[in-house]
Amino acid sequence: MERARPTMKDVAIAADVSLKTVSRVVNGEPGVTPDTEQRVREAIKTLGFRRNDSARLLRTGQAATVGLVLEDIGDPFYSALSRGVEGVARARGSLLISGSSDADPGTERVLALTLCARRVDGLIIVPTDSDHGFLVPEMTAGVPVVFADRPPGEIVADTVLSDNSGGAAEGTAHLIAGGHRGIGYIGANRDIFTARERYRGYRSAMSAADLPVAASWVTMGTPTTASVQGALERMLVGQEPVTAIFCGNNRISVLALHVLAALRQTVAMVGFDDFELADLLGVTVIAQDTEELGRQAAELLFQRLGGDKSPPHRIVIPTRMIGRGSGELRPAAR
Amino acid sequence: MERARPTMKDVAIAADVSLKTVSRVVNGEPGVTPDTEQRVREAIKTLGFRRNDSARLLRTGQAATVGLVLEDIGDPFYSALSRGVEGVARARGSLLISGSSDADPGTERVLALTLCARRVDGLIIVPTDSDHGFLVPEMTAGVPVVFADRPPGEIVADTVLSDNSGGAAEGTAHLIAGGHRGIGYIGANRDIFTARERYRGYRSAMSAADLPVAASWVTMGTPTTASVQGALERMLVGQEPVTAIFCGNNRISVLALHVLAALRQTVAMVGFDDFELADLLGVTVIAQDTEELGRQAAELLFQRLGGDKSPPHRIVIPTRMIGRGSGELRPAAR
DNA sequence: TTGAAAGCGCTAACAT
DNA sequence: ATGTTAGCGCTTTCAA
Repeated sequence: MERARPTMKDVAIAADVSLKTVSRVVNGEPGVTPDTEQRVREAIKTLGFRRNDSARLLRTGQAATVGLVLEDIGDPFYSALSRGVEGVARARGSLLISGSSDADPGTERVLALTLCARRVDGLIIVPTDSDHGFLVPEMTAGVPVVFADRPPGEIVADTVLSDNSGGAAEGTAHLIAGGHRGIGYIGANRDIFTARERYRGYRSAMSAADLPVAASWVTMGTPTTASVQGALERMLVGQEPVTAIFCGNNRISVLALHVLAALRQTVAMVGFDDFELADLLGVTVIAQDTEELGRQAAELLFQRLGGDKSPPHRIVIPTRMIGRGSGELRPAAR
Repeated sequence: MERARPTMKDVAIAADVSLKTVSRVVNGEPGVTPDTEQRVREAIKTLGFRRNDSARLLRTGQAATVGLVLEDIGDPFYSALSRGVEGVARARGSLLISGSSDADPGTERVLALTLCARRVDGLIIVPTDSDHGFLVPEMTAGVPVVFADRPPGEIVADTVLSDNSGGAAEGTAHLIAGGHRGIGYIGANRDIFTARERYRGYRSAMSAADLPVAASWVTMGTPTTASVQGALERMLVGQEPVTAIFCGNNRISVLALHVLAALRQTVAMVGFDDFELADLLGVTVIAQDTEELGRQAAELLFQRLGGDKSPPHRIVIPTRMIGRGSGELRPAAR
């Protein structure tokens, strides 16, 4: 039967009071006789009234909603980040609207602007590598935007990052301390900020130890089984074979494990970003606290919503190395 | 400098036309001279106008938004489901608002009602084990609700499920076919629908093969390392030791792998639900298509939004066994 | 082709 | 303690 939803006006008529009195009861405002309140409550119950929050929010100008744009909600990394954001939002009484950009700048743009059109209170974005100038009008109009995991392109804005270069440097230095001199690096596409940063960390640790890096030791690009296999074969044979590898993200670590298993090869290894079962497999990793990344981004957003006008922040979340064996293998005697 | 956002009225004044003309231009409605349109577009650009969709949606009564309530967006299972829902919603031009219930019926209730108060067009819920009668008024008022992964309590409504019992039966039968006669079952809490169903599948496969099930072979409850370890010790020693185990979900499979590794034990094993690296670890699983679960739930929701008034559906998504070795181990000769 | 008026459901500001 | 009026920013209806 699907009657249209009753409004406060309907309730007011049923309870024979004014609309405003209904509003008072619904919102728990003072100044209503217990008797009238009773009548109103009954009318609410019999009609099945539920306040229309979107009308309320239009009037108050508050959406009580934050928007989140990320690459793919199906990816554990982003879902952990999302969880961090959600926890903070919930604590502040806000809902979360999220959308996946599929790493496409066009989709990201549409999504972000759609969320702004819905008048979310603020936006958290895991940006693609592209120009984010289209957000300037929104930001000027008072919509705070916080970038998470990667900085925005072309503009300066609040950003929360993991210590990508520091973590990669620590992992590489750990391998060096273990006696390795030839260390390969397999990373994601250079278009991606985190990939560049981690590579930078690797290079800095190598040069800090005065170790040269052969061209064949570095592979960066969208990781596939084939590319990782090719990279590993290049690194492990040839005239300057490596004795250890650093994997730039957990997808690469997993692929490398597969390939190494297929090749029946063992090599020292440290991976950036932890993953499930890495402990069981004995993989040493540089863990980043993804949920914390989301939490801090959300906290910063609410700080802005609270009126903080200070210059853009750049928060860096430390990483943590977890030794599990693969990073502690010594170079094989040759 | 945070000017308030300009409205259509502001644009109308700036372009020296009526508000309605602005609306026509913004919405691409016909009946505007190219010349006027030009003036309006300029005003829009200089003022930085963006239509307020929430006001628009209040007027049109359409939210172009679907709500999703699940247990924990940080869990890969739910994020895959979420991805399925999001894909369909996006294709239909809708946004997705989601919230995590943390498996708490109270939170679930608040979240679902909050989303309804926002007047989402429809709701997809991964329900906790509780009474969902509180949703009847909403459903009567015309908000379609689809339950995913588990059926609702106390009410009959559209539901999309995996074939839990069928999958568990298939996995168990596979072990039986491999020569096992003593097969243990470690499952989640009986409060959870999927846990009950999978256990039912296990039992039915055992009795179909005329195999008795010793009391010590079955453990059901919230899985922890300790509980899984206790369960395995009980099953593997004693007078009626098992030669194989069936794990009721992927969390349990992973815990079992850890415990077995610590005990230096090998035992045949099939797990319900696939997980990353299960291939590398050679774990045979009953895979469910979680993303498809979300997709189908969303498709059903949009079907209802399209006006379908047929009786509640119950869609069951088949599972698929993936043999990787652990389920193909033969019972050790004793 | 263009515009004025009414109203979506609610709250804010001001009466009474 | 209760009610009236205006209006959030937009669309709808109807008139010019």
